[in-house]
Amino acid sequence: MARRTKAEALETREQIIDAAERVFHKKGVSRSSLSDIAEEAGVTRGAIYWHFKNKHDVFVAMTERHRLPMESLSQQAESPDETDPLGKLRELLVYVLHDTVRDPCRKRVFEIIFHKCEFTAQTDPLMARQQETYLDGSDKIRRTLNNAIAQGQLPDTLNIERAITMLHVQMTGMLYTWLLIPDSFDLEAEAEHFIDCYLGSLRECPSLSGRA
Amino acid sequence: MARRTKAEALETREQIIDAAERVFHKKGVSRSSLSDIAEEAGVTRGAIYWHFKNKHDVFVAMTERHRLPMESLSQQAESPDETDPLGKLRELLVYVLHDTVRDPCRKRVFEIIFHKCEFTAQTDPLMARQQETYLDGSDKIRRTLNNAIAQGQLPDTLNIERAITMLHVQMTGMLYTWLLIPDSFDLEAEAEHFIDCYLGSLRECPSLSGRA
DNA sequence: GTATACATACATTCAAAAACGTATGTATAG
DNA sequence: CTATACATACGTTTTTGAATGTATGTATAC
Repeated sequence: MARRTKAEALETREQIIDAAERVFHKKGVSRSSLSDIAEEAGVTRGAIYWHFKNKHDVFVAMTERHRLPMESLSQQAESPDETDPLGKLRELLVYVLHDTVRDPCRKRVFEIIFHKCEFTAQTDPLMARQQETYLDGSDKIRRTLNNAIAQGQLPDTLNIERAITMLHVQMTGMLYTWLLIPDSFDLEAEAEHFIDCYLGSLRECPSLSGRA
Repeated sequence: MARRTKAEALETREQIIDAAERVFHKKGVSRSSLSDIAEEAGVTRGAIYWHFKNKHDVFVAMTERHRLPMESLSQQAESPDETDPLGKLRELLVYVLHDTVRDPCRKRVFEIIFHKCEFTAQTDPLMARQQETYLDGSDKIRRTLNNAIAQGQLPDTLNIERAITMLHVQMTGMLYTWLLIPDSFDLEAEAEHFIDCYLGSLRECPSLSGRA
């Protein structure tokens, strides 16, 4: 076979990323060779080298493909004219957790990022990417919490930065733990309780809404 | 050089593990070769193959070395005749977090386990080990929480299993996040607040101490 | 006490595989 | 006709496990 139409070429590219996702998930990123991925995708290594620079480039493409959907999701709660920002936040958080259980594709990607790849030096662009994602997320949460305070849903004495960190910690911890040991707890059933517990402590915990 | 005394051999073994710790931390486990480790340790690969079966065996030895200290630590709070089990638990949790900031060795090992190694199939003995550790930890926490209830420090309506999960999630999430992005928050300063927030929600959060 | 016998603790060398990147071939879309 | 979208073939590097060499510790015989 040889030259395909542009649309078919794009399809091939997607198939390669799909295959990489499965292979990475099965063997871990570092133990996956481009031959493995090519075989899984039904192409040769030549095709991969045509679309991507190397394995790392494939990996980045895989993560990017899940980046945009996540970001567009979180834009609901941070609008200043949302009358129930806390409710929207709750909805969003529960959705992400539930979807992680239900959508095997999302689950696979999360599993790869949490447990099947290695972050090396701070200079690594992957690290920079993670850091960027973290900061972006913090901004969104900060806007949402400020809206919630403005709407009187949260006390204006809330320690916002601590609340932001705590949300990151909660979500990260839940996903990390459940993806590593799925039997440890029933994520789908517990999600709401955990989120409610977090939201409750935003209102009542002295460590979060005390002065300073 | 050749045959050393038993004590010296043990020392060599420790040096190899020390070196592995540093190399793993710098390059990630999969990108570290036994040559790297040997060079760092000032020995040859032959020495490593004498003491260990392969790289994975070195890695396991490294994790085991930090396993026992952690386990002995946690035995204080779960004694049935402790009058302040919750206080002891708080003390222990804060200590682990603080020590992670202060002890560069512990920090390095945590960093390796969280961010610089890959967990593959469920068949991987590493996964089994992680699972085992999780269950052991859960048992200890369960005993402690039961003691706290018996002492009247916590309501007897507490959802213990959910509380256990939540503690795992909190600790894991804090370490994971801070080790990945140290600038995200000041772990040493925030540790107490986070733990207090958790302990507070054990008493007051309806999702944790309601019926069910 | 000392010579002997063997185990130990490595160092060195080697062969084989795996994986990578590149170079080149080729058929077809545009 | 030419750039594209791959497949194929090749050379190189890296790493691994094992095989082998060797000098010394250590226990035992006498």
